[in-house]
Amino acid sequence: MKQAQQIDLFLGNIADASFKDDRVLMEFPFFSIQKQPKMTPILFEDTRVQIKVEPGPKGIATVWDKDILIYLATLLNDRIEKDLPVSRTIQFAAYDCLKSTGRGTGKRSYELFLDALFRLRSTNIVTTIAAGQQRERRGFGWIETWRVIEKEKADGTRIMGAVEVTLNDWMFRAITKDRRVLTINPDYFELKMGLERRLYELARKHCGHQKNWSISLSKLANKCGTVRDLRKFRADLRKVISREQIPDYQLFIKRESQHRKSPEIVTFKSLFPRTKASQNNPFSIEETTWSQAQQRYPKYDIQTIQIAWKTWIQGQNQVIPQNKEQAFLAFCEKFVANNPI
DNA sequence: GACCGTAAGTTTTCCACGAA
DNA sequence: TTCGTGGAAAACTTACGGTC
Repeated sequence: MKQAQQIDLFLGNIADASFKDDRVLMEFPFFSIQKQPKMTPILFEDTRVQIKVEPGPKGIATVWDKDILIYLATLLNDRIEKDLPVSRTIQFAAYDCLKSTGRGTGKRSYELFLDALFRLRSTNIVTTIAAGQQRERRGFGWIETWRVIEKEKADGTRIMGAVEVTLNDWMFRAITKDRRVLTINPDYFELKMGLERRLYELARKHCGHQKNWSISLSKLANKCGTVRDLRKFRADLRKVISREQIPDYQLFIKRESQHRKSPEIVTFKSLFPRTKASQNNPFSIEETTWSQAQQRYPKYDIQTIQIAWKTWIQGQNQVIPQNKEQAFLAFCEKFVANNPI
């Protein structure tokens, strides 16, 4: 009980913070996109690194389980931006996590939340990195430990009071030291299909705010980590395209040439910053300004800087400058100087 | 590529209760 | 009164395999 009270003092919540995701987690198919437990390992290999994701007793952690990691990354990032101390061990209210990620708060939601923690802890990631003559192998789970503090109500029933999660060192460093985070659209949590979520991640990571990004259908299937054959994957993809649910991006499939057997290419078209929301947003900036900022500071996430700019203007109770495009670029310069990577 | 069926999982809805 | 949480049932969605 004493412990639960102590934890309450440190409970975090993300209030108005923008959601953050780890760039590397967005690039590779580390998470299962199916809702049924995935019990077969996921393998990724290139010339330098080999990654194997092995299932725990309840399968490989899913893209829905990943919402907890996004929530934690957002909590940490928010504290960093507010110059508050951060720790690998984070306490938060399950309720806030569920609400923030668009889940329900009924009994079933809490059960699923616990399952997600279990999968994040038990999914085993083994990496092999080759450097010269040496090869280094490391194994870890998405989270190192988790703990749930339950409170007992007067009628004897127990409710979930607080949750404590210790992130693995790799993720913690990625968020706090390497600042390897990207802002994601909150509408991401509305996406029902696993494939939609995966496609949004790829779009955000690879297309970003460029006008277009293209990839062959077979490579895309590989990057999505799908187990479906290419014919089925194509059908699923067409379904996603017709639903038009993916925030900030539009997808198209077409053949490379007129030839019937030429490779199929999937193109992601960025709608940013011209989405409905941004058109009504007084802080939105022109696409050309966005491109300029991206060219000048390729290592930075311009959306993060834009949010910092908005926060700064609002915090100073200032009005939006008349020449907001120039003002934004000037702010970018200061932001980069104050936040070196 | 379109369509269908099925099982399993998820969401929604409504209501209730205790604590603050 | 509001907030945070729990329970139950119905409705809905998804994954996946099969057929044409």
